[in-house]
Amino acid sequence: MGDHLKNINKDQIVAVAAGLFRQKGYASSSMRDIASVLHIEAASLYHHIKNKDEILEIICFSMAKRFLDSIAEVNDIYFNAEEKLRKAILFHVEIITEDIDKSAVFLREWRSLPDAFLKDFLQLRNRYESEFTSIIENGIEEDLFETTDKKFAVLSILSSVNWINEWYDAAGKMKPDEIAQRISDFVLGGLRKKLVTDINYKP
Amino acid sequence: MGDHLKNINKDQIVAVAAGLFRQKGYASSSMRDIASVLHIEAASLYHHIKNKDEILEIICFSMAKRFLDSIAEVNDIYFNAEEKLRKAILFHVEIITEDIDKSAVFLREWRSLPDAFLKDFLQLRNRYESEFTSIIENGIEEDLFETTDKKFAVLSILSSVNWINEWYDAAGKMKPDEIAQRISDFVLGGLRKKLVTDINYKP
DNA sequence: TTTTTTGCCTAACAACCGTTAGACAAAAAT
DNA sequence: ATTTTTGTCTAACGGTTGTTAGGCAAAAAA
Repeated sequence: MGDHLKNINKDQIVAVAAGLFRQKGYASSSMRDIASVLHIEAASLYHHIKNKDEILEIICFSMAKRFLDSIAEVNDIYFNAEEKLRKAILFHVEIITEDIDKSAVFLREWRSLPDAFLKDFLQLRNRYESEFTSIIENGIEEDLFETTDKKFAVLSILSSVNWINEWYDAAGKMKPDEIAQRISDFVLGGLRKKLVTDINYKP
Repeated sequence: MGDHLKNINKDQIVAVAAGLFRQKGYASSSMRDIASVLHIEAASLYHHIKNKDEILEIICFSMAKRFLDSIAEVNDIYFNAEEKLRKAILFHVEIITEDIDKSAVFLREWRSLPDAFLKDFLQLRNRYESEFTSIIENGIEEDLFETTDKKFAVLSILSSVNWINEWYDAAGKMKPDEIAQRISDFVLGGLRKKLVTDINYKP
């Protein structure tokens, strides 16, 4: 082989690309940029992938699958609505913090997906969103949550957990489960019916 | 002049650009794209603006100013922490819904700012964030809010109000002040100390 | 009326883009 | 030992990018 120990595989390309897409955006990251990080030539990438779009598709759809699998797991196992919501938030935070590059691309760069894939992608995102919504609905039925606008509560919750991607620092003090707990406490405070046991007011 | 009634000005260029930047992203919107919407040639744009970056700068910094001015107004006039927070959220929602194109660029495309401007921009964003934080601090001092992690509450609130940009439809039923009220109710539910008057539990 | 300014135009530039074709050596399979 | 496959390379393509130079007619100023 031409030089020293190379031999790149698809996963490496996708991982490097995700890092660049996150930092500079999909459109501003060139195939030559990606190749250069891997110390190969741009043309060599095409031995592993079909084209640039395919990289974005892999990232967006693999992350979508991860999120959907996690919420399916929650719905299978946990029964109490509050417990479900807490677990769903925890899984979500874990997925995001586990791979901030790919999750950043999933959250921000999906707009650059080719039209044909955009439709499918948004469908998956909506399915995830509606799984969250039905957890809230459960909570209302169980008389645990306030009957606020469901769709609205879901959007607030999801935006909060997604925003983590912007500030999470793996080297920082806050660990994923601690983040998830604080978010859960905060949003459940806004959802939960106010009971006598909630009173901690000491005049 | 060459053709029919043209005579473009800087504001029109910025407005059109904002629309394109929102839809396709900064990097994927070319000067020729912008010009074409205005029915002029790309080269003609340079009679009004210095370069492509300048358009992004104008959008990002004018929006930043708008947000900072609004929170300054809140801090000048309103006294009660809850009242302040409600008003700050209302202004924020109004600014976003008033110009979704520019606010989308402000929220998403700032990463493409030239390095020299990026620093200043993030400074402004941080200042806005800390103004919000001090409102929460006020609320804690006034014994109105729970002493949760302040920074955390602010990030949750801001992410919720910013997310509006993704789904707000000017033609839809929900008006800005209604949106602001629901968000406020939700986040204040998570912040407010639980008092006897909050109990609406009827067994 | 003459001069100056304004606002657009055409043409072109060098740089960069994603992608393909074809060569070639190392590794693997036969 | 020979053939096939794999993973890279160089070179080049047609197209797009931001931007500049210079021209020219309409409008404004003198």
